Amino acid sequence: MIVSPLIFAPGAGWVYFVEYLHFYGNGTIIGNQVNTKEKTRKSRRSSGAITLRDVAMLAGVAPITASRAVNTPEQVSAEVLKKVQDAVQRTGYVPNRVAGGLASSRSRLIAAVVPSIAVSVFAETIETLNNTLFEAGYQLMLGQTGYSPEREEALLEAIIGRRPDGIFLTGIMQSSKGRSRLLASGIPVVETWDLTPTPIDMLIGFSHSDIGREVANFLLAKGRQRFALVSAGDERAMRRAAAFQNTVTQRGFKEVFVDNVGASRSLKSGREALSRILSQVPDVDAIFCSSDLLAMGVLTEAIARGILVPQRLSIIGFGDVPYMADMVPSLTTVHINGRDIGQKAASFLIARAEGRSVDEPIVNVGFAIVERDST
Amino acid sequence: MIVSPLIFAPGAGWVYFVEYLHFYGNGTIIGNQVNTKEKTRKSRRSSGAITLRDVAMLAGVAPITASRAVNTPEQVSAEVLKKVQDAVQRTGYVPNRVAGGLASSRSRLIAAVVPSIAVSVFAETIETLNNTLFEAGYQLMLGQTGYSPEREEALLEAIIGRRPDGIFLTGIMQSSKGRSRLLASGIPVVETWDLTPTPIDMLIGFSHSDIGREVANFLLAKGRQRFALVSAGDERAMRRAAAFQNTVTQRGFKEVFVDNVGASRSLKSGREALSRILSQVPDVDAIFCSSDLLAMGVLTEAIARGILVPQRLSIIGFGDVPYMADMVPSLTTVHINGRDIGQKAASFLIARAEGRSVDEPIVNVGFAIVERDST
DNA sequence: CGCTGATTTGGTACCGCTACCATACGCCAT
DNA sequence: ATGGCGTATGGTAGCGGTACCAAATCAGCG
Repeated sequence: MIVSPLIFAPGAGWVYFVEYLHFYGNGTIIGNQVNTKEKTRKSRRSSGAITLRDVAMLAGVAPITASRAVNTPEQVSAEVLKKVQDAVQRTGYVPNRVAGGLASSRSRLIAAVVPSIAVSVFAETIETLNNTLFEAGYQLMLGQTGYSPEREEALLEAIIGRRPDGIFLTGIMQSSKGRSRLLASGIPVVETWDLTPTPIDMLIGFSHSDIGREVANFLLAKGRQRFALVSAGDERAMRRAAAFQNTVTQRGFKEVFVDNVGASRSLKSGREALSRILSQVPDVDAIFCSSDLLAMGVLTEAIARGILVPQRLSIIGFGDVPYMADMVPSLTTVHINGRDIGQKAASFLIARAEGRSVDEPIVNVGFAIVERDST
Repeated sequence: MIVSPLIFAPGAGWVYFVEYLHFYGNGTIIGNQVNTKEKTRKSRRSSGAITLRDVAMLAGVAPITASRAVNTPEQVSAEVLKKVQDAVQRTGYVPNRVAGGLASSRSRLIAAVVPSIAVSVFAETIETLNNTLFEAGYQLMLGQTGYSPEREEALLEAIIGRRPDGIFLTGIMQSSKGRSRLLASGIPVVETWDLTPTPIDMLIGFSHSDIGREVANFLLAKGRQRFALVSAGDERAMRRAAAFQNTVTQRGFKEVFVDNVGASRSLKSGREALSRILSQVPDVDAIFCSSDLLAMGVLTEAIARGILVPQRLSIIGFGDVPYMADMVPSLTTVHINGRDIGQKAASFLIARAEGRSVDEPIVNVGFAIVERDST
């Protein structure tokens, strides 16, 4: 046992690092990497696993009949059904969906593309999407772009190669190459989290410029006069910011100060942003942040500096992550119904995968400004 | 445009709900659900997509040669390579990995089982796992158990049916049925986030009972005397709690008060937990929470009640989610290197998928107590 | 110039399952 | 008895690739 104090996070204090390395007889491989139950099989290409043919043989029926018993039991007699089910039990047969997918050109796989799952605002959507798909017998394949276009391209290729029955995109596919690729693949696509007059296929989203405008109106109605934005560098946040600025300047107020925090969307960058804003615009009285975490940072810094929220400063976030309501002061924010998006997207994609069509494939789920104590 | 004020979250204030439904000509399906470029093909079973055979024909080589040009270019002449690459470009061919997987029994798919991705402490691990796998040409399939054993069973069946090249489990597979299933499948498995003397295969984790003990020692060393635990109902949290209790009582201090918040692991349940604890144990001076979010809730409630942290009350969390360091006061917590776990798990699984063996398949990554301002 | 071994290319037979069609069988009406 | 029809089962031929083996081509060398 080693216990050694060492500096960990810069400026964050001491760390007591407790580490027991190789505690439980490591080096021992317990699992079976090599399949040993290799029966006398003609071909060495076989994976050696139990196949439908084995089950059929054991049940004394033809493979195709065994297939029916497993997949469409209502098509076989009770007697055959029982024999096959017994054989499945005894062998521990698990159907090979890869082979089934190839034969039927239905993979029962849905791909989801997300900038990052560590961003909690998307996590809820993915969670609901995944759950709904799973209930219907579909599996989710996850791809992260990390907000990088090159990576998105490679990801698209990998996804299409897997021939999923549907593709879920977070955001709109901006690259025209990507759009035509998806179109050419013929795979149902649902774009989300935004609106566009030219979706690839289906669309479930909301208007970012409407949000920018309505948040501005909301703050103006509260009598605020000097505005700042804390914004991550992504395109959607910038559209919210632009609409916010427009609304404010059209109403004759001073230009909005914009602090761009780039790719870092942490609480810390929110704190630093407020420091910068205060040095540039000491009389700021309302700040709109492009994420709740940034807003939390701004709020934290404000409290640390003894600035009264909301009396001297209004703060509003974006996303409404679950704990915003219970902080002190609780945070006003823009609520997006991520679960609804995930749920709707799943049902759209399932419908399409099963050959049904979707009545209204373009849905605006709207948004809500949730007023709490920070404004 | 509808703007109507309506009550949203109970007790959370007013909500201005702004919704533009069916804004962009919905009802119009723009994408092509049906593949129209169906050439004169003998069979109606074909999906109609470009196949390797099409590419080979265009390039004037045999299909198998085209396959080599695509997958192992060093095995073909420069001339053939160019012809095939041209043909790929012109047709927009994307290899069908489902078919390739069936033929080679290598799906290049890795499955990950997580209780929930909305729990941020796992999100980092999954993100790193996914990124590392993607670099190596593998795709991640995500499954969520929602902490439910029945669901876990169904998930396992769905996963094994897809014949992934590896399986990542968050936690130890407890059910013996699940264990034997995984063992029988012959698929490489890495269990994580815990230790056990009997892993299925590979293991990357840390000891929860060590954490409980060391956190107790840490608080005792700070001179704390009256302890409480805020714990979610999951098995790992309960093992941390038990070790904590043991250590404290062995040292002769009063029994630890345990507040079990069950499945709800929100900031709000942390706040409520502190209220309950204070009514039962008014002289409590240290609280260990089973997650950072719960700790944040306890901290929030303490501040709201004017209880001085850390002077009168020490609070310590678990997980070290990114923003804990920058709150005021910053939160002392147990740091788990989730990225390291994800990264190691990926490299283990890739090695196994490629037929290599893993030297030390059982790793204890340890943990660290990060001391900040809340203790 | 012919032989040998290395390198490139091609043919064939699958991977494990399902779509499609054919057959067998039972039942009722004629 | 005969035919027609509906239902249960079986046979065959793929899905789109790759493993494995065979053939062809090329280069080097005595």
